[in-house]
Amino acid sequence: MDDNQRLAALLFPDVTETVDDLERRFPPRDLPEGAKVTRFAPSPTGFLHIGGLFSAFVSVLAAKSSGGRCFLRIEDTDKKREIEDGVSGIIEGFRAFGIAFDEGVTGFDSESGDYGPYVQSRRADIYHVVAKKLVEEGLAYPCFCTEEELTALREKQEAAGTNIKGYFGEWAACRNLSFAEQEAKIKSGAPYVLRLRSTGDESRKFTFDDQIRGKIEMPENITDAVLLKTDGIPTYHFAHACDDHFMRVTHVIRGDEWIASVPLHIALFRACGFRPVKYAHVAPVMKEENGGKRKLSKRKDPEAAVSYFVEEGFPKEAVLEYLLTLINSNFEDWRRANPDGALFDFPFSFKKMSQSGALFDLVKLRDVSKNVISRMDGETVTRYTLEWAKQFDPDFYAICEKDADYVRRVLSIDRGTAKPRKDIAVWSEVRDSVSYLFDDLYTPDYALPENLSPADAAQILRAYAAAFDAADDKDAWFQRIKALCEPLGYTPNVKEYKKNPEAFRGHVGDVSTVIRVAVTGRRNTPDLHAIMSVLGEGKVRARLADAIAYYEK
RNA sequence: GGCCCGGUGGUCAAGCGGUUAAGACACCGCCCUUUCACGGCGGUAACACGAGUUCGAUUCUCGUCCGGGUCACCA
Repeated sequence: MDDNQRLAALLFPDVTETVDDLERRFPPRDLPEGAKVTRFAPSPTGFLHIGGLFSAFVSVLAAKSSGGRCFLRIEDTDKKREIEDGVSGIIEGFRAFGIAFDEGVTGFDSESGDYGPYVQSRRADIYHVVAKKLVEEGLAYPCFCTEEELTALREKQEAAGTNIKGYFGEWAACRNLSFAEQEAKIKSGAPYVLRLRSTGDESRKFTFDDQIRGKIEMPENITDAVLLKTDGIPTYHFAHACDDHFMRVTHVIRGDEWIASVPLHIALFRACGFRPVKYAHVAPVMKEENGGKRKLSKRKDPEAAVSYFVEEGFPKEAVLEYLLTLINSNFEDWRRANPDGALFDFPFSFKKMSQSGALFDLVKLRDVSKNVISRMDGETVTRYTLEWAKQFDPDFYAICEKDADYVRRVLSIDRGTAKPRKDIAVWSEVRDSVSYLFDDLYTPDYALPENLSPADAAQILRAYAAAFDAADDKDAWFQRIKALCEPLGYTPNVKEYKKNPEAFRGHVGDVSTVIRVAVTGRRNTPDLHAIMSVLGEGKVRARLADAIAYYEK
């Protein structure tokens, strides 16, 4: 038994399993050639960031489009940022957007899949097995430096102006402790962390092939990074190597802030004897702020949380489609060619991903959303509207609930046709856009076009009320309005009016507008005939009477 | 400061040695139309800068500038 083995036994007396045992416990996945295994691995902050949704979506897409798998892992190795049940909020966020993982964490205390546990705090045994092996091979050692000593080291390096800062080489006080010294400190109960004994050389460069950015050349890692913290919990770096290896991940998709630590990660995989994974570093979603760009911030930007989009009433499909326009710019072409294609069938490609962060464009999102909603039929729009209202606009929901069929007819106007309406971007707008169809919400504005007086309006409405026949189809309905025109001094022909405006009091558009205002209390609405049909004869006649009374007052 | 990444219209972006430098959103105008929305047509607007390489650079190289990331017992 050499010193390394003695040290390993001293450090990990309870570890009996070996890395080879783990290799057998988590065998390579049985998947077709080229299948990508990906994962999304958030901290349990209870908060799903739009950037998280973005990279999770990419991860799922990459797996799906290659016949692979994508799972959800929770990285709770930082006890300081832990909040109570931080996973439910995240799971809820994904559920709201229809992002489904193939395996991994499924709830506060549940998971599925053969490569778990999928929560890092429950994998301590695994990390310790690997750590023990590293110690046995002399690739890791305990470091007893205190926080103060580390701060002092940092200050010295700052003063000396060393290019590389950190715990390495000559600066690494605990790197070359003798076994006797180590043993004495451990037996005295001194707290320690486990560090990598780096074999890297600053002057040596290596390249890795980022799936999105291509070849990136960097100097090797030379710092003795912390593997296990004082409490025995692994750092992100060490957990990344162990987990992504034993969970048999092929492609790690993560934010580009991780690029700088790739040298360490590669060194870790090598030290552990693992084959390195492939990396795809995605650019963050940005926000504009006085002329500059900055990362969308959880604290400053409400739209950083995916719950914002749920509350605003964006359909989940719209948010995902918008994200897809940022993920692969050829998505919009694909959508035009496949108007009904399922989002997850989109032929995603890493190569087409942008390397720089895109500004999150709410205006564009609204446009995408209008298109998404315009493709839905009245039934679907109704269902989503009710779902949203139930949670975020209970008053409106209560009104709708009284007659769901009426609501469906209302929301089906100009929908499901060749040229569907595109006037709704979010469910929260539905209420205002259809309020005039509900007596409980009806607040008419009887303002008229400038060329008409209240007396003119009353005259038109009296004539129309007399002529109105609820049985008319759309053509007959409009013919009847046209027929009203001439006797009252209006022309049914708009072009004629434009040629010779002096000859008439107005044209059929004015007559229609008066009727529209009387029936709906507003100047702009979808097809009036359809609206009157939905409203029903009784209500139409009542509103005409109300308007007449108003204008004759 | 070291290392790394990026820089095409207001935004998202095609293009990757020779193009009138696509397209989408936004904006403006016109047309269609009983209003609105839709739809159609048209318009304004871009290769950060400077050197190379080349017959020719938005595309290649170098430098500058600008933006971003990272240098923790946080992820």
